[in-house]
Amino acid sequence: MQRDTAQRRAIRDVLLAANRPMSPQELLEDARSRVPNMGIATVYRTVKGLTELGWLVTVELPGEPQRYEVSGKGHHHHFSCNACGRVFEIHGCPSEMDKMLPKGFHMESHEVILYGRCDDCNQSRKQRG
Amino acid sequence: MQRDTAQRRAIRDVLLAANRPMSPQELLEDARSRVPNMGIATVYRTVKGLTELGWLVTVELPGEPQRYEVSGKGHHHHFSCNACGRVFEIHGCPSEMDKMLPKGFHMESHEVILYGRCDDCNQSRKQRG
DNA sequence: ATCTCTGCAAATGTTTTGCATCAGC
DNA sequence: GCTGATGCAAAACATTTGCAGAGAT
Repeated sequence: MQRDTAQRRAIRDVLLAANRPMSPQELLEDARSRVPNMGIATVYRTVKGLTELGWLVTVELPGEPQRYEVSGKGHHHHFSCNACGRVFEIHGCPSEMDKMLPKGFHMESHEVILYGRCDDCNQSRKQRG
Repeated sequence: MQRDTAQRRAIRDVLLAANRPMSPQELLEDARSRVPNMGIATVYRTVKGLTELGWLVTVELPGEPQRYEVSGKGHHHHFSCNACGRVFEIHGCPSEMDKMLPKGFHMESHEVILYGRCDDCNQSRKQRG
């Protein structure tokens, strides 16, 4: 990750503009509006490199491809829209999770994912009636 | 899923004995002690069939292969051991998750996954000192 | 005996890698 | 011009499917 290429700039710009975790496929589609011939391999190589640099962190949701988001946002969780498939950041954290632990188990971290409909998808449902 | 074959019996028995969600690979390894030549395709076909019958439900954890567990256990979540990689059922549910929702978002379901060390792995750490 | 189920191997879909060429420095 | 980065295509890996033969009924 030494050179500042058009492809890398495109991927960084797309991620900063979207402000939500994106999959390699989503990234490729958006980045191609800036660098039309970009290959998927470049996306994978770039997000891997940016993750090793600490500029990105991976976001893994059950049963879905790995996503990437800009790092440095502190502890947070995600909301996955059942209608449009996009994933959003959410803040806050449920408490009392340690009460769920079986005896002898020790918790080191946790993951919370909420599913439902995002604001955009709720709006368009209302508009349609 | 009409015939009662040795392969299907093996897979059902392994799942009932383990009492935790298992991946196709785990299932194959355990089931081969009963049916040595079992193929991985049979495992995939069987868990798919048992899921359609409602006898199994899928358990998907971020970044990990799909697991299967015996159904009918009611609402619960999972604990993934960072040491041995096994996944366990946990009961109870954090509250106040709706407070994490951004404006306009509507929650339909949720997923909670705790990570840490299971009882077995904590015990063996203690024994070693 | 019939027809489903199985094991193998080939196909699929996703991510990774090899390599000749391109382009940032 | 040197050498890292890219695009393409092939490889790797997990899961699914096609098919001939095995086995449950």
